[in-house]
Amino acid sequence: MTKHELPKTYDFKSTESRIYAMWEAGGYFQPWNDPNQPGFDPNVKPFVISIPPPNVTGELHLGHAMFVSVEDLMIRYHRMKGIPALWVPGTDHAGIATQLMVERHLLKTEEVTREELGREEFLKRTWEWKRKYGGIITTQIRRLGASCDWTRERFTLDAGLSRAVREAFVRLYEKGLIYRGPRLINWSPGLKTAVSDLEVEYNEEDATLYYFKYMLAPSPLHPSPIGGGEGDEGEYIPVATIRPETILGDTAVAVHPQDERYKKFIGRKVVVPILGREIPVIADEYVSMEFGTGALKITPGHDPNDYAIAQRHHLPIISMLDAEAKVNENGGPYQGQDRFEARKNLWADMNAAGLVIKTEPYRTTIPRSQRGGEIVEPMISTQWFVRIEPLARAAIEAVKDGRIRIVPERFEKVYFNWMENIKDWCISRQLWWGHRIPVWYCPEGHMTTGREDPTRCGTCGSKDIHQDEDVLDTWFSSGLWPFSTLGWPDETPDYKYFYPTSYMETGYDILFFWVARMIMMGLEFTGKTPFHTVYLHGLIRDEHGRKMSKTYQNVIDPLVVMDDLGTDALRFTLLVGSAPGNDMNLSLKKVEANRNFANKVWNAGRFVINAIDSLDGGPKTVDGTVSGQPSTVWTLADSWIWARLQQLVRDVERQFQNFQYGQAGQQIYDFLWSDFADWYVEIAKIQIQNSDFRIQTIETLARVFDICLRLLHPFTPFVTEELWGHLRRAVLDSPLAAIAADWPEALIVTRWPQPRHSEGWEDSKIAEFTLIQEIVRAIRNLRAEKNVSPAKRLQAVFVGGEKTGLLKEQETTIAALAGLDPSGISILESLKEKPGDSAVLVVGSVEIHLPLAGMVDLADEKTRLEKELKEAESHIARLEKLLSSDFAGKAPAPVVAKEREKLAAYKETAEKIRAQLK
RNA sequence: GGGCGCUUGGCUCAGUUGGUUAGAGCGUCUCUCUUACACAGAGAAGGUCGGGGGUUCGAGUCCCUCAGCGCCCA
Repeated sequence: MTKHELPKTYDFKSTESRIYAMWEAGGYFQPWNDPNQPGFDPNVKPFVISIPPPNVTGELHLGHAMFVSVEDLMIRYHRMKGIPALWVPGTDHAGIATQLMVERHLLKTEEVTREELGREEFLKRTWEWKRKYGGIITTQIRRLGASCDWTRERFTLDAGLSRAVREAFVRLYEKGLIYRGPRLINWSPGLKTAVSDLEVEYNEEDATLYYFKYMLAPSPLHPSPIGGGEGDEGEYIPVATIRPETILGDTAVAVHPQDERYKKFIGRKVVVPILGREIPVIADEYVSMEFGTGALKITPGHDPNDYAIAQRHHLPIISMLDAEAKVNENGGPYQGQDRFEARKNLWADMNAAGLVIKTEPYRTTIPRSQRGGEIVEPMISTQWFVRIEPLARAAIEAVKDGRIRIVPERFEKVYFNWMENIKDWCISRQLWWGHRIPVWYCPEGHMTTGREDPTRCGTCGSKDIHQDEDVLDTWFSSGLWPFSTLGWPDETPDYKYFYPTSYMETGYDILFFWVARMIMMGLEFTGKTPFHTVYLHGLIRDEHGRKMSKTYQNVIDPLVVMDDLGTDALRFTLLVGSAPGNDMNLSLKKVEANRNFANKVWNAGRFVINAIDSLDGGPKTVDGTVSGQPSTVWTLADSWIWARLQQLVRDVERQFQNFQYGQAGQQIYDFLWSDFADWYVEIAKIQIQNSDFRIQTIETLARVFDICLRLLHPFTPFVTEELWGHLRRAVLDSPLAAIAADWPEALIVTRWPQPRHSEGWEDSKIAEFTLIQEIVRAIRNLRAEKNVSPAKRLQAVFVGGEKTGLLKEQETTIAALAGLDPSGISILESLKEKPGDSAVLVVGSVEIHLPLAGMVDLADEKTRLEKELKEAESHIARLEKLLSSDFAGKAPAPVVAKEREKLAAYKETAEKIRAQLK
């Protein structure tokens, strides 16, 4: 009966929440060096990440699961390195999303709109909503194992962060970097608010191209033929448009100055259909003669390109839509009609008036709101903007000169490209939920801002002032996140110690939205880059690379995955098998495979712990001592697993330095499953039977497994923490207690394994062990081929040559792993006469004769050996050719030597096989 | 139109200083419930790394080019 009995299968359900509670209660998520605590040492450099704040009213999706997995891995790794690690959590108020949610709720439950409720009451309700549901997302993030410091949790609408927003706004305003004015912006008619350029998505869609006639207006030089009763219908310029309703807002028709077709019309007037307004025909190089009809209608009030042309030509700008995208008073008879309704009606009327030429189907890009997907309308509107160019210049510089590194590097180019072509940022939103713009107006129209709410106009002193109705873009506050969460604008202890932060980890899809803006604002307000490294992960798609969406019904809910397969399995899947910045196709099959991995680790742990427990009554060591063991002679397997482990530690460390977390995880997986479980554990079972090796074997199991758990912990924190706890207790309760003397109370705060230089003995031990593995595999292979029952113990004659000593030493191991009869093995240096009725295997320079009475068909054996010979010979030929080429002279010596060794080995093998064939 | 990424066994993907008959998981085939694990063990089949060209002693891995797919920006 063992002391630390563990269930046969890892039960993540009963483990995860318990372990998380233990961590949180233990205070492990807080940095050990804390500027607010006694004994603080300001000279120790911390590692800091600020979380990409999820929407406070959001629910967990795989994007969250991804960033939590990666950031938690980063934090746990640095924490284990002994660095004070701080991960600042928090949420974002998500202006539009939250407001919509609450509006929908109010409409459903109380049948009341926000307008009916009034701003103040609506905000009250929204705060209630936030209080009620705001904890859902953070609870879900905890489920993922996020080791963030919840005592430092922040929300963008907190008093502190709101003060930061206010400070930032005022500073920009005072510097002249914020301005207000009418500009062409993207308007979301459904939400009735402006959205920034970034919030508009352009997709190719089927549309219709409408061709119609812009009739030339009669002039003294060109009297109108219309009404003259003649048959000629008059001169016109053919024009095509996707949005005919915007004809109502046209203020010119533009043609290319060199266009022979239309040159003659330049300077004349055309008549706006139905409305009868006269507008000029202008010449502009922008117009492409080849495209469409070669003539362009100009609607500066509703098209960005037309807006630019209008600026050049000083054309008037007509807005013909209202906030709901209904035609306004400038639309004549169509006033009050919805934009699409007006399109239909106007076109019908134009048709009736004989102005229609034709329509044809057309593929074009349609601007849609990122939220809701409605078609966004470019409109002239008075909004607040940040003059972004000066901020962008500094932000470009920070990446150019290496103060900020973007991983993977290719995104630096994307970043530069965007930054260099940046346009002013529209920061006002016609919403209620958010940071209200801190500007007050008096009846004279003077604007007053300030860090405190003003009581009178700063210009004329009027007490009759009112605050701007709009709120700021949520990203304005997010842009301050890395420092506002730490106390800025105050020079708090946290701010002084933890800022600038270290890594910014997030999806590449918000490089512009968020990362770029944090860099600009960080530099502007703190004078420092808010972080030195940007790590961008890819997006998650379904198993065939399709975007996950409700319509495809291919959405994977991380909560369901965690319920079914465990958090560790999900995390490991997200972390391993995808490269930085690359999208990842996720399938439940993969998660299941990693659930199996967690179970494999669990069971390997079970074996190790049982072995440790078994030590109690058993013999101590040869000389009766446990620790010290000066006389320990490590077995080949002991040495091999240790050498392999050290390789692993070195590799993993290198991968972590290079942000190759996936590779690191894969290597740990391979080591644990293949090297440790498949080979070392199997051999340990044999060594434990031998009192000479018992203690050292169990000690090796414990030490190696301990290091494995540490390496694996940032990937799969729960199963490793749980097992490690059992391991630690088992070790402490055993004669091996000394090895755990410096182990802390929880894995999360153990020390990360330090890579060591190799000591010189490793390569030969690995080579020797590899030979043993090959021998075992060869025998197993033959058994399978010959259908030898697994229970059948075979006799064997080994002819070892110079490996005889090694074989004798490994006799027990080979016998056990290959299913040989230990008493029926003979190991000879050479053999005069080969045994009859037996199969022979040649592994390098070693011959193995397996008497398989009755099972050996001489002809079959001959064929098999000939096949092997042929293979060896082809290698010999290849290598001889290689070594006689320039390769021998030009390749580095070690590489050449390696190939020479191979050649020698193949030659030896070939020779042995030939001897057998005689 | 500009930029970027991807194209490796049936499926999904790794493969970062170029080193020499390419790795994994899933799937497939054969055995085995062997005292950590059938969410397992043992064995096997299966690709020459999208096409073409180049650099090099040597290329999946660097350069050029073409093609298909995807993304970003305009």
